[in-house]
Amino acid sequence: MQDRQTAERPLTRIQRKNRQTILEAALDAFSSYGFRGTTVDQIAELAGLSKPNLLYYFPSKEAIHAELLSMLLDTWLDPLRALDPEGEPVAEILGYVRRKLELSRDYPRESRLFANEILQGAPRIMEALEGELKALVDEKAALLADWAAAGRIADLPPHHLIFSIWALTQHYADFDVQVRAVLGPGHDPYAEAQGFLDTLFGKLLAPDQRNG
Amino acid sequence: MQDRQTAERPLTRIQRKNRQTILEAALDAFSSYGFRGTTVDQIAELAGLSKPNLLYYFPSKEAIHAELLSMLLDTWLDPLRALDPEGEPVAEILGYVRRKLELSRDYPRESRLFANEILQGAPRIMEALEGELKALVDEKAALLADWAAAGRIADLPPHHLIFSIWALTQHYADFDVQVRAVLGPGHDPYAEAQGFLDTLFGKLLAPDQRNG
DNA sequence: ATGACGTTTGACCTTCCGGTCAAATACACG
DNA sequence: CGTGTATTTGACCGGAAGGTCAAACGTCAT
Repeated sequence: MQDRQTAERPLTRIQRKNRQTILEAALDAFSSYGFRGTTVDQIAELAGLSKPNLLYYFPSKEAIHAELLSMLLDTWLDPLRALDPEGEPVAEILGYVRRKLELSRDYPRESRLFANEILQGAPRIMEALEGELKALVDEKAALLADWAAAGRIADLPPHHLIFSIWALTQHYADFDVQVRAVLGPGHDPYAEAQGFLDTLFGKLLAPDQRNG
Repeated sequence: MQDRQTAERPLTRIQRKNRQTILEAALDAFSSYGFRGTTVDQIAELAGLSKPNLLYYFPSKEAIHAELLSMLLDTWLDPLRALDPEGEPVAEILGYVRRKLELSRDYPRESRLFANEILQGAPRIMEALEGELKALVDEKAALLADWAAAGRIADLPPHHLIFSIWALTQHYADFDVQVRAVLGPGHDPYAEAQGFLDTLFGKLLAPDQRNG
């Protein structure tokens, strides 16, 4: 494989397959046990490879983790990017809430991986938070502020409005075991959350009755 | 010290002081790096003790962690316990939100320790979640349902209402670095959150206008 | 079929880490 | 002061974990 980095030779069929398998296994492990709590042997076992073989595809445990995080951030921000300035404000925001909740439901491992990273002080993605993430949020916050100024949604601090969407949707993925423990059997947390969050943001965003 | 467990000799002055110091140091470390990410040497260093000395006061790293978690749960549930059936419903709930937010502000390490544990599947406190926690939440959920039935607050799924309070308040402690990265300098997240959450739950809980 | 390159592995190295132990040092109290 | 108990520590142990390496094995294009 010599110098895949600089030579940029295209990936072989086997490389594509094994890198994929490894990332999948690593996501499983990292999201369950955290970075330090996961061992390379564990990932290798999950991926059905020997440890040296795994380290043939990625230079280190760090590198696997980094790759996962960088792939993650994009996916994670997509729903927010899709917030359309031309759309109907309340419908746009409710749509964002729904997409974000679906992300929690369909990709809980990714959500937990991200939560883990932030909890530990975001040592590996602080840069992205202060750059890419902040820029996008600022942009969309400005949009929300415009909508509020136009009386099309309630007047709320836009950044905190966004935080509230993140908090409420990710909670169902990150705190899944607690949610299920408290609800007991016979519940579908995500289905129930769907309705509840729809109501919540519906009431929250309804424009104030203007007097004049 | 021989057999402190069974003999139940009262703790000496030095024992009280050192156990306290160790728990404080361990809270710092565990909440920052997680259980696996924290080493005993690290805790000992923070506490200003040698490793064997630390292990003279606690039998293992596990034991320190367990002690912290069990102390934590009580503190954490107190504000919910304080929800008063005799009080004015909306004021009671807004008071709960405020106390929970203050807990996040004043004890962010505890919040992160808890979040870490849940994220990893709550291996060490699942029992408490399904027992003590569920019982208390069920009791308070019934109270909320009563209030809703009496038309004193909006009709909402009570468990999810409680989840939303947890999610929104703990978010500011657990995702602190993200919140600050996105807001940029010159913000007081907790002060702003205070006002925002007051508005949010005010609107959410306002009883529906009855037609009849 | 063969040579070049891609893939896999067993054995091994080093460091870290949780925990132990015996011996030394402080402390309290009669 | 002296003695029994509490406290502290340096040295050490065994296992786990991240990573390396040389050699063996596949694959594929000519």
